[in-house]
Amino acid sequence: MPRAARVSPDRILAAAALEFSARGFAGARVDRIARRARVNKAMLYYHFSSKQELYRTLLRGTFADLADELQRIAASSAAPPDRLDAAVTTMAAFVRAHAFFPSIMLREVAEGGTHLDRRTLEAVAAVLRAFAAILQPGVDQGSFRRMHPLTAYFTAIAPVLMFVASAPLRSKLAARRLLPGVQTRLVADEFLDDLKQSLQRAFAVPPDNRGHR
Amino acid sequence: MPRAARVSPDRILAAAALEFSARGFAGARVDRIARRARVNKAMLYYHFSSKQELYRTLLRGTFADLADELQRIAASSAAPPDRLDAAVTTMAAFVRAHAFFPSIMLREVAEGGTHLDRRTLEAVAAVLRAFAAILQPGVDQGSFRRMHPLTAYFTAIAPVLMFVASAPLRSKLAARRLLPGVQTRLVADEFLDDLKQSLQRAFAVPPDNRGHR
DNA sequence: GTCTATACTTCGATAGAC
DNA sequence: GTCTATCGAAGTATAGAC
Repeated sequence: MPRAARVSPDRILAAAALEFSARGFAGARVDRIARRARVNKAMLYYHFSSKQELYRTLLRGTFADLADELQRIAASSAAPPDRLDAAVTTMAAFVRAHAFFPSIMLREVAEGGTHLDRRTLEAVAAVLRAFAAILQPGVDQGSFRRMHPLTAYFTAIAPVLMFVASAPLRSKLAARRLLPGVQTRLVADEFLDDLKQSLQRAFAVPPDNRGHR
Repeated sequence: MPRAARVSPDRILAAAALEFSARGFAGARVDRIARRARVNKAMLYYHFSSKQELYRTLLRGTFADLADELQRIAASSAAPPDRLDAAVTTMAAFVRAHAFFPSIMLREVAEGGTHLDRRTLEAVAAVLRAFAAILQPGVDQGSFRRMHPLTAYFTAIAPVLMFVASAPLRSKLAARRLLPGVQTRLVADEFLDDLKQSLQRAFAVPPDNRGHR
C-alpha cells in the first residue's frame, strides 16, 4: 500500500473540515473543497462518492478520535476531580488540534444529526458514553452530585464548544466596539481555568450533604 | 394602518424562523418558507427584498426581544443569586416561547455572524451586555467570583442553548438505543434545576475567600 | 397586494479521454 | 489515478398581468 495513495483523500478531508466548519453542510461547496485540497472535482468524487459521504467520513473519524481520548481518561485510575479537569483539558486540547470541530459540532446539534448515518451516530454516542464514564466513579464514591450524565455533559462541554466556536463572532463584535464595558480581552487559558473551577464547585457534593445520599 | 397589512409579513417571519432554525441560512429554501407561510414567492419578495434581509429581520427582532427581557432583570433590585436564577429562567422561558432560537443561535455562532449586518450585531451585543449587567452587582458586592463577563455568559447560557437545541439529536440517539447506561429520560425542568444549582455554586465566592478581594 | 411563469445562476455529479 | 468539459437539477429572484 504505497504511502502516496492516501495523500489525496487526507488532503481532501482536511480541506473539507475547513469548508464544512466555516459554512455548514448546505453552505459548503464541493468546488471549494477540491480547490483547497488541490485536486479537481472528479478526483474528489473518485475518492468520495458524494458530498454527504465526505461529510460523514470526516465526522465519523473525528468523533471516534475524541471518544478514544476521553475513554482513556475514563479508564485511568485518577481521582474524580482530576478526571473532571482532565476531561475539560482534553476537550480543549482536542479542539485546539481540530479547530474545525466546535463549529461542526454546534451545527450538527442544531441540525439534529440530519446528515449522519448510523455509524456516525454511534461515534457521537461513544463521546457521550466516555464522558459519562469519566464522572461515574465520582458519583459512586459520593464526591460528585448525582446528576443525569447528559446534564453534566452539557454543563461542562457546551461552554468549551461555544467559547471556542464564538471566537470569530466575538472578534467581530469587538472590532466594531459593540462590547463597551466588556472590553478586556478574554483568552482561552483564562476561560478554561475559570471553567474548571466552576465545574469542580458545580459538581462537588456540598460539605453538609456529604454522605447523605 | 389596517391590521391585516401585517398578517403576511408576520406569517412569513414565523415560517422563516422554522425553516432557518431547521436548515440554517444556506440550507433554507425560500420556496419552503413561502409555502409554509401560505403566500407565494413573489409575495414574500414583496415584503422582504431578499432571503438575507428576511433572515436579518428575524434575528434582529429576536435578539432585541431577548435583550429587553434580560435588561429587565438587570434593572431590578433583586439579590445577586436571584438575579442569576432569573437569568436562566428567563432564557429558558424565552427559548420555550421561541423554539427556533437555540438552533439559530448555535448556527450563527458557528458561522461567525457572517450574515449579520451592523444593526443585527448590535442586538446580539445587547444580549451580552444585559447578561453582564445582571451579574455585575453580585461581583461588586463580593458575592460572585470575579470572572470575565463573557466567561460567565458562556458558562451559564451555552448549556441551556445546547441542551434545548440538542433535543432532536438526543431523541435520535435514544431511538436507536445508542445511549446504554444513559437511559433515563432527561427532562428540561430537571436539567434547569440542576444547572441553576451548578451555577450558584460555580459563581459564588467560596466561604473562606469571602471579603478577601 | 396577489399570482403565474420564467429568467438566470449556481452547484452536485458524471462522461469519457488519457 | 488524473483531468476537462458539461449535464441536469435546484435555487434565488423578477417580470408583468390583474
